[in-house]
Amino acid sequence: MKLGGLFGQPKALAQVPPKKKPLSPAAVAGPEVGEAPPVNLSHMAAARAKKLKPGQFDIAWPKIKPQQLKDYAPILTAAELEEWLDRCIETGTCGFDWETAANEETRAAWTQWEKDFDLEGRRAHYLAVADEAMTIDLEGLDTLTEKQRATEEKRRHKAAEKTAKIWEAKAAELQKEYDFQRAIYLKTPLDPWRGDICTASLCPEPHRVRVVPISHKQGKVFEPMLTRDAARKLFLDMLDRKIFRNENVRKIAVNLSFETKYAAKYAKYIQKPAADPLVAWVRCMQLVAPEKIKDPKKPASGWGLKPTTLDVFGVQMGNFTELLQKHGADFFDEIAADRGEGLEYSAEDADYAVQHDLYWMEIAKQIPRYEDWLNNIEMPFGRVIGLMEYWGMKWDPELAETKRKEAIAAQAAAAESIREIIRGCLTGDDNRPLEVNVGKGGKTGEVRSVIFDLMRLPIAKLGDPTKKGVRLPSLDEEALIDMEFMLLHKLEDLKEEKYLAIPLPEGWEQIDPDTDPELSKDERMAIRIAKREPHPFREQGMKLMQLMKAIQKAATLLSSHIDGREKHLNPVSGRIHAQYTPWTETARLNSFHPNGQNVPRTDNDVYKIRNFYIAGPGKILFFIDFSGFELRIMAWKSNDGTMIELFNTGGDMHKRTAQSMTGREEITKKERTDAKPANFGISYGGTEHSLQTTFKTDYGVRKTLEECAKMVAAVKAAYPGIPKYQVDIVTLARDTGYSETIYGYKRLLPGINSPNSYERGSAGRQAGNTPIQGTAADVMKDVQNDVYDEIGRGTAIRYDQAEASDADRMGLLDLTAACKAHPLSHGSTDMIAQIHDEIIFEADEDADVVDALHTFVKARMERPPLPDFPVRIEAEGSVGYAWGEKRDAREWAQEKRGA
DNA sequence: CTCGAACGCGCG
DNA sequence: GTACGAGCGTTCGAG
Repeated sequence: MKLGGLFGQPKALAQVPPKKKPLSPAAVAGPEVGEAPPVNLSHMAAARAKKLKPGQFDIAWPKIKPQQLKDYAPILTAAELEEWLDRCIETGTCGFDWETAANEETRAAWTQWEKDFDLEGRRAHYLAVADEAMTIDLEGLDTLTEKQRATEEKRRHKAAEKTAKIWEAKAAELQKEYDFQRAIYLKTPLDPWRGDICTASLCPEPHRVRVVPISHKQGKVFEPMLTRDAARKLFLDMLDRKIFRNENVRKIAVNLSFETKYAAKYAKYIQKPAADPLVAWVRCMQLVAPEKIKDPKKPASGWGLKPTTLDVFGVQMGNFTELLQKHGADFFDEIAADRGEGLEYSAEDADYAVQHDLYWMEIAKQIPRYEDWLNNIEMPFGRVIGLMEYWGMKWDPELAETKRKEAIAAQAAAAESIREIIRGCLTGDDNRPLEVNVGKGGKTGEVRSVIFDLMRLPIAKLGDPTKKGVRLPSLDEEALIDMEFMLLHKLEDLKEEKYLAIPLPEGWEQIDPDTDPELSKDERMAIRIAKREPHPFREQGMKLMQLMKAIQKAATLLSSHIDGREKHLNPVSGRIHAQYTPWTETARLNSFHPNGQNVPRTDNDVYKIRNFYIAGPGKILFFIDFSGFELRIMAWKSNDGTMIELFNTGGDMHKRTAQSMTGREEITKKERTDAKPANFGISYGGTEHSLQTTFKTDYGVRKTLEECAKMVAAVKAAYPGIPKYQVDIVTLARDTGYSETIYGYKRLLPGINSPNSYERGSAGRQAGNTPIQGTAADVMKDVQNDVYDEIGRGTAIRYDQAEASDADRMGLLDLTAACKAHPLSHGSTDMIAQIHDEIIFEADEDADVVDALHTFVKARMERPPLPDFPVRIEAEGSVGYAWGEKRDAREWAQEKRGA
């Protein structure tokens, strides 16, 4: 790759003098200066030799040259486009960027909505009514005294004001609703189901960009004799054949997921190598300039293309919103892109995509393994994000509505039962049964006050200290379980639980625990508890605790998982398009708007919400997940012989752990179940306390701390590699200041050498967990990148065949139909979601297609992550017409063939 | 009235 | 004070 023009040798640029006048203000700002001094390599080596503090990297920051004269111009013919794409092939670089706008259907729908809504008419009407109300009728006051008259006038005036206010509020509400809907409309260019690409820009090297105005209401456009759909298709086909499929061209886009999403709309796939400079700069900054990250939870915030370009190159790029406002435009296609500001704005993004790529990869090279990790795993993964966001998952509105009604009824019933219990126990100031607002989740301040101040139920657990240092009683599931337990056994403090196991001496009813000298301390306590009067609200309290658990669960399911999802339903696709980002500490994905990764499992959800997510007509959902993924990675990372052998011989790790716990060969089902949470907890650095809580809340089993401590010890004894790993990894992290994954992602751990033992402990557990969780994430991303490329290859082959055979009549070819019915191709096998160790596809309801998909993805997932990876990786596929109904994939295919 | 903290719960 | 990672809805009080 040539680094011309940025830092070092500008040869490539010198050969091609700019043809156009400068467009960028930055370019005019100063004359072109000579070459920057080359990076002093001996200095770098010397610096590297010097001892760096943990978490410090010795980076030689590339020198920046002033921007050159910009060569930005439009392309209006296929011939020019072909020439320019060949330039990209020559340089091996193609920075690219789309501008998008609402499509015609979206605009027409908005015009209709606006007309029906009739903001002006209705608003004017409401305000007129308000105005009229203020015209106060003062008739019939003649008979009154002066004083009465004044009072009556005041009363009428007040009433009129009140009426007027109501109508004014209605008008304001109308305006608010209109503004809300309009804001949604103005964002439709972000949604490929409601928008189209209107402009594209292409950059083979810094400072040189061609802009292709495809569909514009102003200015010249690409191949004007064609329909805009046909012009778009011509452009994308050429770009696809010359660039997207070309493994020798580096495709570069800032926020690659967006470009990919729109590419997917037109059934185009962007093959590796693919780069996203935004990913590169955020991930590099986190390590080498962490002080620049304002909010570690959202590391990309404040570091979009524009601010980062200002920071790195000193160039202030154009502002999209201001540009639209200046031209009075709703969307970019209302501005000309063949000249002027529209052209410059489009071109800049592609230009700086390339410049940032060159700059930040120079930095990545200086961080061990980062160049490879970014190039192979993290940057190309933006494509997978775009693809999954494009497809989303089909939603069944009728089923959702039915279950929604059920949930609302259940919630109301639980709330009424809670109020009923409280009415039965307490009276208010007026001596009537106490009425309490229980809210949606049953946990308002009023309810808290009733439980702890009036009924005085025992406190089981305190929350975290608030800012004032107060620790309020908790009412979470664990606390409710414990409070019910305490009421049942007459405990005043949860610490008394251990005395319940003490056998009571014979005739304890007659023994005075305070005076009898024969008794042990434990026996005294046991007798005291046994002799205690039950809590005055024992029965009501226990019932209340059960209801509180139920109402909170029902409220969460309803508001978060039913109502909270439906509002994200895309009106055009009929699908829920969860969004994703890679900005997590371990390089896992996260999901939001809505979160597609926390949909309740059917075994924990009476409404079976997963079944609201369905396959489209003629489709099935194909699920494939890694089995015991993180434990297998722990086996590799800790190099524990027992674990490795268990996984490689198809052994049962939970059974093996249970054997270690009991010391017996034969294991009951219950003993195996008990071992599970201990195994899972260990990779988080879990303790007996956390294990005890897990048993209580997830398994409904009460265990003593001693029992749990024994279990933790048994796991560590069974797999001695684990405790050794946990010690070693912390030692290493204290030295390096970070923890890393299989392919080289690094997480800085500033707390690892902290004088604060809590912080140090926390960072230590993170040091242990990050290589496990992060490696799982890396491996999954690598798999999905390859699946994306495979779908892309299949799609390209099928598309070419279809186009050659089918009558490709000026863009009338149905892209999706052309690619259908072939394994691993667009519209036939679509990757629609990822949940950490599981991928979800929507595929044709066709045994051959599903078998082919299953075979390819399973083999790819089970491929060793590294050549000498010692642990066997396994993946299991299943099929369903809805998310909540999974069955074995091979069985389904066989049955399908038989039918 | 808006916004953020605290709490609680869903997922792997 | 004792588990890793993540998002979102409700409630409540500060500004």
